[in-house]
Amino acid sequence: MHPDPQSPAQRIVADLRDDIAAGRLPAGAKLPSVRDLAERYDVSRSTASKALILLRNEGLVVTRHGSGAYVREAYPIRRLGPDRYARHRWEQTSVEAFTTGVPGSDSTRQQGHQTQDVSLVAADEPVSAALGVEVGSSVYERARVMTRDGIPTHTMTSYYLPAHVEGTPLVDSSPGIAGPGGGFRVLADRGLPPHEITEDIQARMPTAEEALLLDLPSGEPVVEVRRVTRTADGQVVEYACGVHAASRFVWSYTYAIPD
Amino acid sequence: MHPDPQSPAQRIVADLRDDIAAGRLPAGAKLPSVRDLAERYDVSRSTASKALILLRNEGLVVTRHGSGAYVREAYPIRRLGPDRYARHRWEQTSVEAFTTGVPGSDSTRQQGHQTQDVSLVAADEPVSAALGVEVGSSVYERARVMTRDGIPTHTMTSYYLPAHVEGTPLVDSSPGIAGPGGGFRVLADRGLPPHEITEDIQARMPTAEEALLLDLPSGEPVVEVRRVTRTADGQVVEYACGVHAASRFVWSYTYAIPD
DNA sequence: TAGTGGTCTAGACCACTTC
DNA sequence: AAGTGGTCTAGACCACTAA
Repeated sequence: MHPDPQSPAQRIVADLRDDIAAGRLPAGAKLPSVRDLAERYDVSRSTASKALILLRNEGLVVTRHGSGAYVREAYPIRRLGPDRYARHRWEQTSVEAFTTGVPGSDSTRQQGHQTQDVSLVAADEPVSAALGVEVGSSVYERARVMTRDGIPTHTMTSYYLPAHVEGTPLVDSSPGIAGPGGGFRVLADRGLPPHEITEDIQARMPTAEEALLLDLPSGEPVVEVRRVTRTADGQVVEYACGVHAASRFVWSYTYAIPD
Repeated sequence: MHPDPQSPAQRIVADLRDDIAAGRLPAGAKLPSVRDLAERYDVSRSTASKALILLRNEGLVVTRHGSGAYVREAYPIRRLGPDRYARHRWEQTSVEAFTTGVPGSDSTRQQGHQTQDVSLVAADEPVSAALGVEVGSSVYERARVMTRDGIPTHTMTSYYLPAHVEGTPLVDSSPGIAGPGGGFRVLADRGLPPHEITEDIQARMPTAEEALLLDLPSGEPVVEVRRVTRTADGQVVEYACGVHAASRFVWSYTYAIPD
């Protein structure tokens, strides 16, 4: 027979979960301290602490060392659809508008920010497969970390064939091209206008580096997006891979049912 | 000054992570036991155990109670694209082919299985918003749990307007309609052929019930897919919400860059 | 039966936050 | 200085697995 239907830690977790779900502990509210819980439930402090860790791993709670445990606030969620690549966002604008250090020209992007790091690297397997070159070939890598309200939200690393971007501001100038449309604009200028995109979407737990880089709360998954961009005649002009904090994004696609 | 750049548990985690990444511990390999680790690193058993829990939460390791800890095997990943809804998969077939208990008629679906549970429920907020009815209205709910090789992979719960499906085998017959195309076929038969789909994709940690239902290893995220299906004239004929074990799926979409 | 992971205790100490 | 979460210990006990 099962002697214990629920362990002490699980009882605490269940109770707090209910309190959160019922709104008795609204978003941002402070949870009882570890020492409080230990006394109330007559368990050791380790057990009470474990309960908080479990709630944290579920994404329901964030802990602030030295301060307390709090019901996690819901972030505003950004909806990502094909529109974010729309031609009008990059076609009619000057390349200079994409340059870092020229802020405010597009107020819709006001809160966004990004760092950038362009270098020539050897293509690994996924990159070479997407761009159609041999493993180890030299390709341009453009690594970015996107920030929103001072908090990193996702990374996006693009790869280009040197023949496509050599001599463009994308890889030559510093501080370089900023904004999501900058790369597309440069490709279009080189006679390689992007036409079609394939996006692969997959979720997983972050690596240790990603958790650090994106400042992820423990228990937050990431969504990896791999994007292949082609011209109208099917030529691949960009491969990009991004890692997104899962709680901040929804991807949305609308399409006709195929035959 | 920081006295400890790395805690004992983190040292163990880092070492094992390296062993896994380097292939010294290949997929399926058994890790050293908690007692082994405790002795080797001269730490308490609790600390060694914690290291395994951290690796499990990263999705790198699975533990089998009483047996040991093992490097997690990579599942075969299923690629989900618009093709899975293709017309030819449901239009030309007889409704009977979708009925549970008539296996093997479509060998490509041989390994798949599903349970089904149809009932009339009150629409909650997301359902009513999608179907365009008031909260609390009666709608048909068709809840399914999909299985692959005996292991549950995802749930899929569809909602229909009673006026659309009343009197059809979708809600009347038992065991009822099976297979992904069954619902579309029935709607088409009623003069409401599905034409367009909008899918919203979001990742998060599972709830306690989901982890149980889908038999998820600790640290496995889920992907929630919400689907709205419309006819050619824009009428919504189905709202569906699925929860998928993240490690078993990739979603793939190809589209032309919009203006 | 021997070995395994899982949970818990009681207490120590540390690092951080808040006042 | 007081209160907080985080980590660790040494040991106990339980539940499960495998031979």
